[in-house]
Amino acid sequence: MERTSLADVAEAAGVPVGNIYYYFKTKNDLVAAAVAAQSSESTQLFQRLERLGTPTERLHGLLDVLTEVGGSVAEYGCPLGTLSAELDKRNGTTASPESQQLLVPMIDWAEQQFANLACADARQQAITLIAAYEGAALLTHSLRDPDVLRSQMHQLHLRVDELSASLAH
Amino acid sequence: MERTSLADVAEAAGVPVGNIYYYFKTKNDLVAAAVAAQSSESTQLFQRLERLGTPTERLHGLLDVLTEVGGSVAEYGCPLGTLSAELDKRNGTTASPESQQLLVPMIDWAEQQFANLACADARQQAITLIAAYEGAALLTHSLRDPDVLRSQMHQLHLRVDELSASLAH
DNA sequence: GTCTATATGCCGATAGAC
DNA sequence: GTCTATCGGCATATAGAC
Repeated sequence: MERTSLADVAEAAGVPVGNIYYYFKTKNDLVAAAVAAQSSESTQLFQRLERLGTPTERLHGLLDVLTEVGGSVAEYGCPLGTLSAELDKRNGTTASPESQQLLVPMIDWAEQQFANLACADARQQAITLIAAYEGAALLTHSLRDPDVLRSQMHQLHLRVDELSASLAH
Repeated sequence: MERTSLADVAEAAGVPVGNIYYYFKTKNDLVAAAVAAQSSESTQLFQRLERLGTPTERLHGLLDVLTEVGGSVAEYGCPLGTLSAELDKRNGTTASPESQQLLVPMIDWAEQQFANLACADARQQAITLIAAYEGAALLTHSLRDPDVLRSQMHQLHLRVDELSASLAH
């Protein structure tokens, strides 16, 4: 984003540069729209996962979706993680509201699933899960090795199963 | 870095802008020097940790050091993680050698500790550990909440102990 | 070695023809 | 609504006095 000029955007969109300003007053507005789009996509994903029967299945479903895009993660990094990291640097040391639109909903959603499993520390488990994914995505991108993400996601599946089993008895 | 102009660097260093070019031919050279400095600092840390008696103690030592800087992580993010992420975006989709100077040595060092514990999947464990830390640092920064890092690091201490105990019997 | 002045180029943003 | 031309500013980088 910081390295993406409006000329790049215009070229990718196949329109002249100045045209962008008819739709977005400033570059910040465009960024905000992109963030909102990402956020909306996440929301739709959560709604789709909601159709799965059990919280355990829903968590596995999330992990599956996050694993599917492993190739692009190796090349470009996790969209949520990289976007968040960049937005976090824009507003000095104060939290940026845009950034929190991305990761917080996913944490909240995961927390809800763990809570439905009668997990005592649902918030903790949710943060651990998302952090493990984002960290794995960071290493995957840095090493340009999709296998890193695959193996880490496999371990996360196992962890979810273990926790789910220990809470079920 | 991408948002840090040479004017910023000059101001922080208390020297005029043009002066920087006497020491560094280009901004890239300056960045490379900064990366090398970070890399060297990590190496020194590993050497200090090497003095601890057991691999388990050394791993705990690493986690302690990473936890100590929690406040700055909440404000600025993990230096290694943010630097790596930014360097990763500079050279298109091919792996940047500079970026790998930062995280790979830490993974390698952790792998060595796990291997000394007679851990079968030492590399996997090392990647899991560093990924968990980097992910926790990312969330900590995004949420501007040092407690996130603290609690996650606490869990990592427990995991190291569990693994160490299961391998010791 | 240190500093000032300046060249060069890209980026975000605007004005206005069509 | 779409496009061209252009402004103002900032960033990297250089030239050259001291």
